[in-house]
Order: sequence, then C-alpha cells, then structure tokens
Amino acid sequence: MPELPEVETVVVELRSQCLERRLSAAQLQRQDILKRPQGSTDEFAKFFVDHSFKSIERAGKYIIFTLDNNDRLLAHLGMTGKFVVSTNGAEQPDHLCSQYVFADGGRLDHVDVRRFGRLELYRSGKPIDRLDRLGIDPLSDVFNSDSLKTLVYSRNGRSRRQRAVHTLLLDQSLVSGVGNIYASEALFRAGIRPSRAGGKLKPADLERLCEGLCGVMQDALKYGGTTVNDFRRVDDKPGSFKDMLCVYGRTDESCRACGTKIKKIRLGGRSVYFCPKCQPR
DNA sequence: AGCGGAACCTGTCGGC
DNA sequence: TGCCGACAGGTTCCGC
Repeated sequence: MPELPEVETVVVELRSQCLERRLSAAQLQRQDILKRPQGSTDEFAKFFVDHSFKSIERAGKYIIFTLDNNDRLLAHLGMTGKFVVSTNGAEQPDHLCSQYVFADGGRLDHVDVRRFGRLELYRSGKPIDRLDRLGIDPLSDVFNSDSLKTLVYSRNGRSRRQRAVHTLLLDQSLVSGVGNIYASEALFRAGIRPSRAGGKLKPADLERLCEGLCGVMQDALKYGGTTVNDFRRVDDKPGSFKDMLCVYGRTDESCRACGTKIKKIRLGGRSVYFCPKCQPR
C-alpha cells in the first residue's frame, strides 16, 4: 500500500534507472487502468515510442513521468501497484498492466494485482488539475503546525471540523501523501487518540502531530518504505520499515513504549490502531 | 460544504 | 479438505 515514503522511494529509484533512455515500444495490457482513454492501444504506444523520460517527479502519491516532448504520464499505484525495472528478455510478470520497452534492451513493467491504480496521459501544456487539489506535502518545507490547521477548520474558516483526526489525515486535499499506516503511526507519535475530532485539537496537539508526521515520513523513507503485503521497490525488494511500526497492524500486541495492549477500531471504514495509554485523548 | 458509506478489485486467511 | 465470507485500503461517487 504505497503512501508517500513508498512512492518517494520508487520515484528516486526510477529516476536513477529510467531517465534518458529511448523507448522503442509501450503497451497497455489492462485498458481499465487508463483513465479517460486517449484512444486505441496503438495510440498509447505512439505516445511513448521514440521518446525518453526527461524527469520523474512525485506529487502526493502520484508519479509524474515527463517525456522529452513535455507530454506526461501520470501514475497512481493504488494499493498494489508497482514499477519493476527488468530486461526485455525476462518473463512477462503476472498482473501486468502496462509495459515500457527501452531501445537498449531494458524494460519497465507496471504490475498491479488489485488494479486500484490509475494511469492518465497528458499532452504538453495541458494542466493536471487534480494535482492542484492536493494538500500540503509533509516533506515540503512549507509544512508546519500552522499549515496543519487545515485539519481543524472548515474551508470557509468559520466552523471547526467534526470528523476524526485520523480520517482528516487521509483526506488528500488537506495533507497529501498520508495513508492508513502513517496516519496511525503519526498519531501514536503525537500521543493523540485517532477518533478525536479534528476541531478539538489544540495548538500544542498540532505541534506534536506536525512533528509526528514529518518524523515518521522521514524515518520510513530512510528504510525504503513499509512493506506490509504487496509493496515492492523498483528492484522488487521489500521496504523494511515494517519492523519499526509502533501501532499499525499490532492488535493485542503490547505497546513498545508502555506495554499496554494495542487496540484496533474502525474509523471511516478503515482499521485504525492506537495505544489507549499513550494516546489518552 | 461536510460527512458517511458503498463500490471498485483480487489474494489471503479464518471459521465451519 | 474445501467452501465462503471477511478483510486489506486509495480513491471516487452518491446521498443526506
């Protein structure tokens, strides 16, 4: 389940392996993965052939591949999506969604078992509107406890939000890149109960939450992300942050800080984990 | 506008 | 042993 640290890990590795290599073929194996289809499979190939990737960037959980003609491929990995660099002679992997063949004999495989991921093609100059709707990135330098106030106040700024702070953290238009794992982990670090209403957070809470979010993202990045079930790096190795998780997936195990049993609840249709003693309210 | 819940998708796991 | 339902969750959509 790729969240910010996993996507960032993938982007850094893709950048080191895929830039400036001429593409000789591209195929879309799963039509339904391409949102707003831009025509036939042939046109998908034409979009890439004889071009190369000029830059690869991350925005929230999205990956933006920019070609040398400034056309762009926007990719979202969903839950189980991955990009794997391989050689053209290698066997075709299961659940292949799209594939990019380099003229030098290399290959980039895009695999997604559950097909929650999406691809979109944008011609040069066409704005990617959905990126404008993303909230603040926890790794950016404008992220601070002040910008986290988006969690507390409604858009018109006149009322306070009633939703659970955990649910608010998952809203990509408020904070971008946070998913279920790091929402639970950040709230543990901040000592805040996930079910607490966002509007009831005090300035000191936002301060700790800011530190918790930044900290957990940076730490996870150092370990190459978290592999719970499916996530793989570009070299198909798992990330190793799983061993560092304090609450996520640790139901009935004891808290690393105080020994209390970790509790699991449901919020907004998601499983949420917390320590009742370290996160009193 | 804010909010909750369903739907999408398939592999895995626990219970019977 | 085998079947079946529950579960995993990022995003979008729908209805209140």
